[in-house]
Amino acid sequence: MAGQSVLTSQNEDFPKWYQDVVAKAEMADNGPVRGTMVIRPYGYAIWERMQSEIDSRIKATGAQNAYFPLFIPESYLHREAEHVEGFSPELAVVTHAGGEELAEPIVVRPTSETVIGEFMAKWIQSYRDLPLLLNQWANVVRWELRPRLFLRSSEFLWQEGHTAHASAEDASQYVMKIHVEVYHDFLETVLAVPTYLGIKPPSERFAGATNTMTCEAMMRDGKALQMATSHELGQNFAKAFDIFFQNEEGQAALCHTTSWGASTRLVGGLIMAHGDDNGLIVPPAVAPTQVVIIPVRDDEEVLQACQSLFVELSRERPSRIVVDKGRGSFGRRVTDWEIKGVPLRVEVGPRDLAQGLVTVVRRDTGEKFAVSHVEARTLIQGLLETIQNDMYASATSFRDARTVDVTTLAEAIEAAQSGFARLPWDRVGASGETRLNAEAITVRCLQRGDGTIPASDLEDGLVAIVAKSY
RNA sequence: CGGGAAGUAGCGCAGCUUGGUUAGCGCGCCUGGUUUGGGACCAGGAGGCCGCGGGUUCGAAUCCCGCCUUCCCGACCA
Repeated sequence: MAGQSVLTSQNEDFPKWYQDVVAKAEMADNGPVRGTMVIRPYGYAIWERMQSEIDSRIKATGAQNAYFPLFIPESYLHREAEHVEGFSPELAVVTHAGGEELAEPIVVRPTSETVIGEFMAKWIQSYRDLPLLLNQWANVVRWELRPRLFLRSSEFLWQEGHTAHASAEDASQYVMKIHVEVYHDFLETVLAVPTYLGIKPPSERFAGATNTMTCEAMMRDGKALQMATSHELGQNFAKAFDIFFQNEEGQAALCHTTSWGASTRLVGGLIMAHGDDNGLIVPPAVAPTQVVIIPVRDDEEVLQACQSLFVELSRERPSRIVVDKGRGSFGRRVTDWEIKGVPLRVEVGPRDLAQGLVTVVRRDTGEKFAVSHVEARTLIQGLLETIQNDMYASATSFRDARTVDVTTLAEAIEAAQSGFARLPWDRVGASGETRLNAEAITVRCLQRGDGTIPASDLEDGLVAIVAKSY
């Protein structure tokens, strides 16, 4: 039976592989209404760990959590011209409630710039009230034509930050801080996913923004996925919602606002950035279960050894280690835990016990270690850190190997069949974008030559990273 | 909305062309037993408005008409 695969292989059919993993790892199910998603306990546990890591980083920048309503008056959306144009096609609108037709339709929030803008206007009086730094964890609804679990669902969970500042410089600096110290740091150190940071070309900008930044990751099929975005909104929303403040000279001035978000799409990104033909590979930092102890046989001596190992290991990482006493064959249980991507597996059987050993197996590399009961504890602690680092390193080398520098659109189109292409932005232009789009390729982001984030798409010498994307 | 495919048990499918007793198979599930070092096996069992509505017929999962839904491929999005 060895080697018989439970999942469709990535090479054979990547989208099918993704669907198989999501189902068999018990991550999520389709909801009854098209495009909706049921997040199952295992998937939600991973999301909760992501939330807590992102939330603490957001708070470290000074922002506070709040909550705004799900229902937004339709008229709010119309106040910012580009915003309404961008979102109209994907709005869910409530026209009836309480058994009657509503005088004004209510939209289910696709994002909260508008309501939050309304209240910022109310709360901000003076420059002393600035910056106003808000964040909310919420669900949002965007009616999708082609939904996929986690990646594109009609309802999804996210955090959306909204801030107001006295000056463009302050807004710009703050949003840059969020982008780098919250998103990029989280992606790198927690999800172990390397990303290209850059700004979106005007064509890909958020509806109503003056500048949009992105973190672009590469999936195992070479396609790009935007893992988080941060927007400078300039004074567009401040104008639309009258977000004024009185400056030190006593004059009325318009605020500069920002918004930034990361969603349950991150879970999809995690799956596709790290998974292999045997299933998920979850980085230790977000793994709900970091270590699973599997008794090879269902006999007293083995179970006792498992239990005592469990007690020892639990001192260091309570609740993130389990003993699988489940029924079924050894092989079956091993496979099930592999699909779920648990970073470390400890096998304990009569053969191990006879030699006073246990077998520790890494999920990411498959490497096995036979160590004594006592050594296991320190080995496991070290291995979890090693796995976290190795996963980042391996994702980085995968991405780098599939990112190529080119100089023509034709070469870029060729390269984007299997990965990312980098080419001078001035070789693309509006007509270039059209040509790329015809091949289902988009400009994912613009960077400076040294890989840093430009202040604007008008800078000289920018490099465009282009790819197919989700 | 344009192009393609499919609706039969929780999931995946066969049966339909050529209508005919009680609608099958694999996985999963339940009971009991033997097992367990990479998806174990045996025996027994539960589970179906055959997508919906109409029609043809002595008789429809099967033929005819209409409708609905889902999935895949193209234009938008975290």
